[in-house]
Amino acid sequence: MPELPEVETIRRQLAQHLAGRTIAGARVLDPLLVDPEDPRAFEQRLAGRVVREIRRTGKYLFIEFDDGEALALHLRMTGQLLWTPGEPDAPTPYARAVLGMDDGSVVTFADPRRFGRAWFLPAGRSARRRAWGARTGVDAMSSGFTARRLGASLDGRTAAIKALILDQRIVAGVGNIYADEALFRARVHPRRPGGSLTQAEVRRLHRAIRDRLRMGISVGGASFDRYRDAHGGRGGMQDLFLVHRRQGEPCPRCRTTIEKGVVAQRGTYWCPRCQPQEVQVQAAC
DNA sequence: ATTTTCCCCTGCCGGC
DNA sequence: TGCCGGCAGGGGAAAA
Repeated sequence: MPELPEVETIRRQLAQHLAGRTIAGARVLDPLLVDPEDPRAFEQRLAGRVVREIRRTGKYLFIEFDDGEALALHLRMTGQLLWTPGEPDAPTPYARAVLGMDDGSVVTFADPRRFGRAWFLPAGRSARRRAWGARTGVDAMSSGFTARRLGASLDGRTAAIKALILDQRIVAGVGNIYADEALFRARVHPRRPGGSLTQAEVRRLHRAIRDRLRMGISVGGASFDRYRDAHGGRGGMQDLFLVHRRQGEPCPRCRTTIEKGVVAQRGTYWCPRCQPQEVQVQAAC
């Protein structure tokens, strides 16, 4: 569920509350969250840590400690990170882990589907830490993600362009929602082979990815279903969807009926007129 | 190497 | 009303 804009929204909120604070105690309620680590040992390693900052790469969050070690978190499909100024009034449904801070505030990791994960990362330059960096490619909102770089990644690839922009090693942070929205804005059919995109299309797609993610961040993410920010609030991006979840409705650009199908094993929405399956060849002369 | 399929979990929704 | 299949925004492993 949470893609880059949703994770970024949570990051900003948590940074406000947690920067400079000390973790008083940690409790892992669901061992699967830290699998294959021992939950008790995990708790002990977190206790007493001082939070320096919260970083994000793609859909990963990193709570960085002052000694260089870090807690890495991934919300996967249904994970939530909820901050409360004190103990929650009522037990948080699907709570999998809880962090108690030195000011009495509490961070709860809740996750009904239990796909979310947490990892404890050793300090700075260790091999294990660097191996982690290689897991995800360049963050979609970072200056390192350029049209040129995107084009190079797509060169010669036959897989559907949607599958490729969902590949976190090519660009980190794009998920199913923003992939559909960006492809629509770029006027590229999701099933087009990645390597078939023209230079102009690659440039449009690069711009569209940034544009849609930026929009998502500005309205606090998309909350059509489970997603909530760190304060339990909803985002507004679901009201700005152009094609995602709008099959049968008119395309906002040309009024043609929006279609739905399956691409890269995921529900996919597009406008058959604005996003033609075949490359449009400009008539010579 | 790349592409495709399967799987991990639980909740929810529509159809019968 | 109740049961059941299908689907859901994630990614990683295994298979092709």
